[in-house]
Amino acid sequence: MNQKIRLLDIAEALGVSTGTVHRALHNHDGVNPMTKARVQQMAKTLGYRPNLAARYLSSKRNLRISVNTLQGTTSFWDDVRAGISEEARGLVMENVEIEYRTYPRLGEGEEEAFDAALKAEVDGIITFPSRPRSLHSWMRRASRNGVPVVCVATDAPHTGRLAVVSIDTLASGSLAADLMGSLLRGTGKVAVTLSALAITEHEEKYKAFESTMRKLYPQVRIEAPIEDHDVESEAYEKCRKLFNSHPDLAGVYVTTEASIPVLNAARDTQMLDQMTVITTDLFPALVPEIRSRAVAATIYQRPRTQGRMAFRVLHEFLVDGECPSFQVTLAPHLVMRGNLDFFLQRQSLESNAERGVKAQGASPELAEYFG
Amino acid sequence: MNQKIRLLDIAEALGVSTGTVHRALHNHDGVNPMTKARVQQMAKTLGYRPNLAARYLSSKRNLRISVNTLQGTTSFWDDVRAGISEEARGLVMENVEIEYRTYPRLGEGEEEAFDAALKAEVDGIITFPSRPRSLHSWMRRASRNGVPVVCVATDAPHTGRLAVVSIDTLASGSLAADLMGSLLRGTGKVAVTLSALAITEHEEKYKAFESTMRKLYPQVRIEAPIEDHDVESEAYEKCRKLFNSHPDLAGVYVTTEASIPVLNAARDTQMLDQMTVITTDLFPALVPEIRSRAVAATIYQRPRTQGRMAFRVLHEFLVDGECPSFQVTLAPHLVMRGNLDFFLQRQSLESNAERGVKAQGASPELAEYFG
DNA sequence: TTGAAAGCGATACCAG
DNA sequence: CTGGTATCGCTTTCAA
Repeated sequence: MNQKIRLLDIAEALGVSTGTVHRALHNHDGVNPMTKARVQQMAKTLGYRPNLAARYLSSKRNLRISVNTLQGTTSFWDDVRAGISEEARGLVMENVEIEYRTYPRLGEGEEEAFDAALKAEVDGIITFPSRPRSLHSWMRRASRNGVPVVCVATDAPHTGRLAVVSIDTLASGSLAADLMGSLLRGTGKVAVTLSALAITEHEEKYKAFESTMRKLYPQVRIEAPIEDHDVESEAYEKCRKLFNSHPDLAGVYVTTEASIPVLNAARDTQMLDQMTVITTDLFPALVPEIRSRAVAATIYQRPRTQGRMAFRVLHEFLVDGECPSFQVTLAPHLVMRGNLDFFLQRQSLESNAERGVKAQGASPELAEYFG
Repeated sequence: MNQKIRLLDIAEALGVSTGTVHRALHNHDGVNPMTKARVQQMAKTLGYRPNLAARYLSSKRNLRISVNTLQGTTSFWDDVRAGISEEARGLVMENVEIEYRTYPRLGEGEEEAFDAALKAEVDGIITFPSRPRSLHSWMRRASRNGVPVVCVATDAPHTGRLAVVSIDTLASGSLAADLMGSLLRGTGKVAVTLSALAITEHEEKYKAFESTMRKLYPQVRIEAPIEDHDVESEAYEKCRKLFNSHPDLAGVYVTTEASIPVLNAARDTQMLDQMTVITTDLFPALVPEIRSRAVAATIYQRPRTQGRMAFRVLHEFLVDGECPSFQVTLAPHLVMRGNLDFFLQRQSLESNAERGVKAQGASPELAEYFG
């Protein structure tokens, strides 16, 4: 609103030096509590906004952030990490170091990774809270220590986390229901598979699917959800059993990345052709299934974008203390055979983006573009 | 790759001053062509990258960019402009001025707006080339004058434009075809409406729709496309005629924002119920049509994101001379009744974003968040 | 606990 | 045509 207020302006208004003002604003120690209060007050009334250019120029500090994520069985988490590092690379002016701490399975090594990150005194953490319960105390400790934590893919409520970046589960489940309903012409029996109802994300998807279906296609009947606990064999066995006991099943909605075992079970029970299958995520093994129409559509959760946004939010907070948004919710993309190629092409393009863009990008300072 | 090379490094390597290096790299006049060449060569071999922080700090220049777009009959262009200004506001460090030059109708006042922007000596232009032909010479002139031009929504080939930001037309048309085909269970007669086949964007959508349909659902028959030339009454009349002469029509794909007249024609001929209608864009008047399932789905072209990306590309180029990508192609979003609320909610959220985020955003310098 | 001052790297202006 | 230098706002010593 006002003109640009500098450190010097605050200093002069108070008859102190810029050094003092700086220390006061940054809660550095060795400042008289009295003067610190006066400085902070004055900064607020003058509407001080730091000049980031000057900040970067003079500071040689580099940010370190820890990315604690799952190894994963598909490319989902690789893509999330790719999105993070792309966004970090894009920060021309700064040097941000990213430390990846990857754990092999749900909840396995998760706490250790968090511990390690805190011990390493990173400036911020991006994490996938696969077991919010067990992570709870760790996250609270982080926020007490002033280390902001951003959750990706799923939330960890009441943990003091700075922000969460995720796909809108409501939109995902409802879209799946609407599509399934219309493809089935409003009638039939369908099933839903998920990891565990205890996971907020999956529960929300299931509820959204169920309520949308009931509202828009009341004739469609939904069977009790299948919990696979992220174990492929469990998904296969349970589905196989379900299919055998429901030979008239017309559709399945797989809310997790574990769609391959479900497809196999359907194939092995000779029920694939009669079913409309809607899956989640997009990874190599799923491509031929979409091409052959075994899968009618898949709900793409935009892992790269999730990674990018998580990094952006965290970085912005670290850099100027403002969190652009505490909750970033992305719209899922619907991928069908018709637009599959677009996504595949884009995926491969993005992984080559670094070279590609540099190669065809204009040279420094307009020169080449207008040459 | 190497350490950070500064102006001073290349100056010392050549035994000249930083002032000379600066002038040489920026093609300022008053530099011996010989030394200019040596400087530029040295800069390249050392791999010089300007330090943007230092640049912003010392330069008090502010960028001015002109946004030349259509008024529009729906909220599409308002959203594009909103995306641009949001992104501009996000640039904390700089002061970027945006001048909007809006013209009322396709091709009407477009050239005048371009002329005005050039006369005003803006640093860059974002434009919707509604009549690429007539804009051709203007755009070439701009690029000759060193004024980069970014096209939104549709491309203007061979004009020397810096970049284009648009929705993937192929993905749009193919997705519409795949969805239409599966909703019709692979059989029936469908029609497509568009503004004019002469517009690249519409031609591409039509072709993608047509070829995907032929490949995936060969039994579906596509009638000759309807051209409405962006005139609502023409759309209505032509559709009405079409519907009367094809009482068995099972679906319509509207590739433009002019879906309301098409729906009215279908309603007036009592054929709405029997048809699967897929539209384009999302605006208030379309909402009840989606709710009532008159429209099965609409292809959302993400106007805000298009605006944001256009601004980002242009800004990045102006700021460090590199164009991150000459062609930004976005995936369209599919909106059905099931996920409609998500998009509506997001739209209203985004328009309040400025206040909302500031209000709940953390205060400067971590303080409040951890308080 | 505080002040004074030396950078950070690019820009722009004034002398020569 | 070119060199020298003050300047931008903040961070970070080093003295006091």
